[in-house]
Amino acid sequence: MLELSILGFLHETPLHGYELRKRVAALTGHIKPIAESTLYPAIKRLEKSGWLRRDQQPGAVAAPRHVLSLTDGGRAELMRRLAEPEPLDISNENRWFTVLAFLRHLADPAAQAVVLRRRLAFLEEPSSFFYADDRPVSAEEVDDPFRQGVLVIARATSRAELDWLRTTLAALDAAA
Amino acid sequence: MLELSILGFLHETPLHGYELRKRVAALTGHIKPIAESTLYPAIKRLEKSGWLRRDQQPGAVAAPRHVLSLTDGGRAELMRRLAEPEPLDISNENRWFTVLAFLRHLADPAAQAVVLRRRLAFLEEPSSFFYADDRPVSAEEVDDPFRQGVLVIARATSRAELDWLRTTLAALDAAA
DNA sequence: ACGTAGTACCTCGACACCGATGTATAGTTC
DNA sequence: GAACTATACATCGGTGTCGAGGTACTACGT
Repeated sequence: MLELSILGFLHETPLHGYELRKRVAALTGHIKPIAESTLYPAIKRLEKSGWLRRDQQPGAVAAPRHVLSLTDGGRAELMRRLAEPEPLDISNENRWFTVLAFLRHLADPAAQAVVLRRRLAFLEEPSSFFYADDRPVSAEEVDDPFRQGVLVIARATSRAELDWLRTTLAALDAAA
Repeated sequence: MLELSILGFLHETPLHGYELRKRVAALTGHIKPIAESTLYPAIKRLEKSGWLRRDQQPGAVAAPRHVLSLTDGGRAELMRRLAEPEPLDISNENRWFTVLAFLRHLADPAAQAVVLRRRLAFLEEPSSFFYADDRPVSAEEVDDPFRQGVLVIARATSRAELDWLRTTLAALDAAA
């Protein structure tokens, strides 16, 4: 997820680590902050895989900057990760939002539609947080007000997203 | 989050690891499955901290079961974790849902209200996924349809949850 | 002159998590 | 009779993440 953000941001424009950190923080930091000691090793990993290049530049105000940019391999890797997200990228809302944040880079409307359809299938699957006798329990059947809340909120999210998915898919299909 | 689920489920009734695993899977497994090799070490950790006790029992159909139950310390720890969730438990939806799933065990309506109010404060904070010139960008200003989706869905969720939080808080305040 | 905040990068130890693999029994399917 | 699924537990190596700490320079207030 962090790696996808890095690849996504660097696809838009070359950045140095410190600026990258601020962009990642703006994107998902309010939900889950990422530590510096997580970002820099992640950059090194991606560099080692040959997905990004590092160019030294004199520091504007402080230490010399390492301007990072995607290699051709890095661009291909980004496209691969966007076109074929892992199951967790589909089921976990935070990861899914990260995919969505960069999905426009996938350019091909048909390929974008494939990804949206995977999320659609996931949301259409009957699933819940609470079960009785292996059957999902609806909000109306729960007496615990907090568990009721979980179901009510999840349902509202699910409906809003299904709406959005269906209209966006219609537009993508029309474009393709 | 996993540890909270374990404490929460064991507060309801003693269980052996395998059954615990199924309950955890039912609660959050469709979003983020947890591996066996994560659960068993987690159980050991909690046991080592003195929060749960292990009683051997002949296996019903297979290997001998280890029936797990909360100690008094474990119950106290659960209450502490429910009453004073970490910041990430408040900001991350999956973690927050886990807190909600067991919040009824906190018994005291005033203490429950304190927790809900922390989530309320988090949701009322102006924050977004996308910024231009350090200002949050609204769905209407974005032209990327996928980023628009993120904002539309997040807004729908936020509204549903704010509604629910306010009515539930009113009920809790009336009860206290 | 001193402290603090911001820029810009880095290392290290600790630890949670995971996939792979192992052990053993019982019931079901082909 | 073999293969598979379910029950029930466990270990182990690899890896991602984090907090704490370190380095070094600039700018600003006092």
